[in-house]
Amino acid sequence: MTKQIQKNEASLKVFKALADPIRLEIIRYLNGLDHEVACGEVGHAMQISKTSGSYHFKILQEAGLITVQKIAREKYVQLDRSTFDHYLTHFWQNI
Amino acid sequence: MTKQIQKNEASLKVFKALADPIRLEIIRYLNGLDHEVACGEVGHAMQISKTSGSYHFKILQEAGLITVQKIAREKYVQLDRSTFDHYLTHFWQNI
DNA sequence: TAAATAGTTCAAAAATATTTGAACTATTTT
DNA sequence: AAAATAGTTCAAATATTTTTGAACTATTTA
Repeated sequence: MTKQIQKNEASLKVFKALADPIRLEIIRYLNGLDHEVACGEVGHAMQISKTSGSYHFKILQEAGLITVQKIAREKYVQLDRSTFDHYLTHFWQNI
Repeated sequence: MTKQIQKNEASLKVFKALADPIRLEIIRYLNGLDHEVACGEVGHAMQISKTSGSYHFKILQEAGLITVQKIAREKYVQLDRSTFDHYLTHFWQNI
């Protein structure tokens, strides 16, 4: 019975979202674009399965690190820089 | 056979170190001090076992988030703010 | 010197995170 | 209408992380 106290603070969610090599790659990819891209395009560039992509994009979204817009059949994603700024750039102010 | 590609970049190590509620607590505790404290004192304040403390301090140290100085029987730790600044505050410059 | 204190190491157990493939919904194209 | 495309959901398999307690080293105190 070692269950961790689930404070589930926003900051923990953000750092957990950043603590994965694929998601860091996705973030770097999106950072080089600065406009919306379809999940599929990103997933293809990362060479991951669509199921895995779906999983990772959900985690990024729930952490608030990306914004998502569904247009027809596709889901377009983009970095939400305000979240990065809040938890990373302004880390000491919000710790 | 799902082993992840171990790029083990420094930034990944840092975010993994931050992705745990106990370690975030430790960081907040140390941030409120700004001078060295013994591991035991911190662990006691966090209400964790010494084994668990030893584990978490090792992860923080290997990520470069704390500096450690052993004096006699005790190990004194302190935040290494330059690492926080590099990976968090200056995130966009180092991504 | 014996006992106490601070911390580490180890392997097993427990908890959590990630991947996989199949089946599914919704939309678009032919 | 059928086939193709984009993405989701689910449960099982796998991988990784964290906790636990016992045994250990090194130092200090009685």
